[in-house]
Amino acid sequence: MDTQLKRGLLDICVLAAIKTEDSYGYKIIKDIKPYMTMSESTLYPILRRLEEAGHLTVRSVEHNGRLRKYYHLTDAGRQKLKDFAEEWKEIMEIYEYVIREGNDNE
Amino acid sequence: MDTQLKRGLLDICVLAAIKTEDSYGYKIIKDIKPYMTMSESTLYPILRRLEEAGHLTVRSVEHNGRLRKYYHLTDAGRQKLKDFAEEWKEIMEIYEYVIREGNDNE
DNA sequence: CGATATACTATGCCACGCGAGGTATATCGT
DNA sequence: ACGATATACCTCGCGTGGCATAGTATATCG
Repeated sequence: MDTQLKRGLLDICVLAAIKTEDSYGYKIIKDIKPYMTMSESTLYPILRRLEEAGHLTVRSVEHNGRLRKYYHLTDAGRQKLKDFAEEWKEIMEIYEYVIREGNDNE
Repeated sequence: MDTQLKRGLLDICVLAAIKTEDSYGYKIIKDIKPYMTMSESTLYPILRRLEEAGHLTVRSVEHNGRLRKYYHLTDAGRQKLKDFAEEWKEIMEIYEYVIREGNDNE
């Protein structure tokens, strides 16, 4: 269940979480929870990295006297999601290689 | 192409490479090359970790005056491959979440 | 009135991928 | 004859990155 396999999907999940509409840290974690658990100390560095990479932009909004940061997917971020769909083909080839039954034994 | 996504598949790929018959480091790298590139400094630590975890056993064989280490998949290792097939279902759910078109915009 | 939910941040550990470099033999091209 | 390439193993050390821990601050719920 730890599945470090999922670790390769962390970034892309965050991008997916803000695909439909802008969102903020706490909500992103809740939204993706059905698919994977991500702690805050994992998410926020990812958000900062994605921002630096130009995949999203940040906008601070006052909320209950505190700042809430809304993240918005950029065109580059959207492209990243498309690239991911392409890369997935290679991933599936690896998957099929792995589950392919040995030709003889077992 | 760097695709840290593939990093989650490194271990499992190595196990798959010795699934049909025992193999050794250099050959494993060549065998999985069509699917992913793995450097030696990545593979050998993985092999040691998999051995410590009991997923494979090692046997040294003299070859051209040098030792060649053959790696053999254990039952535990075979189980790991089966577990992987199960975990993959969760991975596919994440994949579908990511590529699912937003309900409204875009 | 303490616990829980909301919401963001900083610090520091440890796992790990991988580049770089080391050793040694065999083979192949020129 | 000799350098390059392939085979085959190994170690060291850097940088990235996931995540536990802990801190700050408000609102709500039992």
